[in-house]
Amino acid sequence: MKKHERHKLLKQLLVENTVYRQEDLVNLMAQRGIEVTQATISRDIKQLQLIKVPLNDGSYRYTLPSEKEVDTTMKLKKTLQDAFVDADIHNEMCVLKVQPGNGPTVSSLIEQVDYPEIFACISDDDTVMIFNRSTQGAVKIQDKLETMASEN
Amino acid sequence: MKKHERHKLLKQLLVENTVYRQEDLVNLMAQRGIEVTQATISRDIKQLQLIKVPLNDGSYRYTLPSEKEVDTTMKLKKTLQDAFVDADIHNEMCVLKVQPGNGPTVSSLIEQVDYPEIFACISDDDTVMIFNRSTQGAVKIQDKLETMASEN
DNA sequence: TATGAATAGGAATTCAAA
DNA sequence: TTTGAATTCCTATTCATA
Repeated sequence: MKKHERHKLLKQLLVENTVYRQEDLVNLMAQRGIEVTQATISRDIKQLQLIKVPLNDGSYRYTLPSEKEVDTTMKLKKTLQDAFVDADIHNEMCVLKVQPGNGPTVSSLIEQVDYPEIFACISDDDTVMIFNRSTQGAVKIQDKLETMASEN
Repeated sequence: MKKHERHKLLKQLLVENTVYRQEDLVNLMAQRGIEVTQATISRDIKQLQLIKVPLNDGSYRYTLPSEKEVDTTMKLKKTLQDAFVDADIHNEMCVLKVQPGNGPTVSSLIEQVDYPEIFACISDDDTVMIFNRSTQGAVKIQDKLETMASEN
């Protein structure tokens, strides 16, 4: 079985089962005749960016990141790759300059992604003003936006 | 320092710093003169339901769950506690009966929470129809909704 | 490049104590 | 109830191999 197929199966298993540990996935795969080790599952989890979430009931489960979140982040990234002009900070504020017309779209996407560092976000045609909860948060956000705009 | 205060500080540290490991939090706390061990941080993480996320760059970071997500889940829970009547499943479908008038609200909240098991969701005045990606998913969702409606 | 076996490294829990 | 120390358990990585 190819890695890509295994990844698909893995996501399905996560939706259909309650997965407490990576070993659970090893077992679920084994039930389906797929022999893999925990090491492989760990790598798969990293690549699929699956997360281990502490639940209210005191247990931990592995889950998929929400599709919406993934989608929105991708859209933001693509938009920034086209429209990013510059990002600067001052105290807890971050100013993001974008190509004319893109301000509102970028602002809305940023709000949808819902970064914990950000307190509020407002835009006009070519500028997005981001008010962060802290100066360090502003640095992190500036860095994140610049990275999204430039990488691959 | 009381646990509650430490929890607050912890959230703040997460927003302001890049946290790779629980040890990082131990150190950040120490810099602020708060002596705690990894064991305590681990418990804090569990209680605050913080998550360790694999990033694109191949590293892992601890982050806060998004406020929006937490809020929405809380709202859904509260609404269900008031309005839940019954939940039943048939194959991959889950029918949720609610007090008249609550269908659209509940449906919208369910969509906002964005459960990976759910494919689509539609409602009328007192019924929410949930179409899941699998039969097992339907079982999980039914269980989740019933639990939310009844617990504490 | 992908994987398993072994291992290191990190996280959660147990146990004792306050 | 909360915590630290020690320990166990789980996860990530290394190293070898295909």
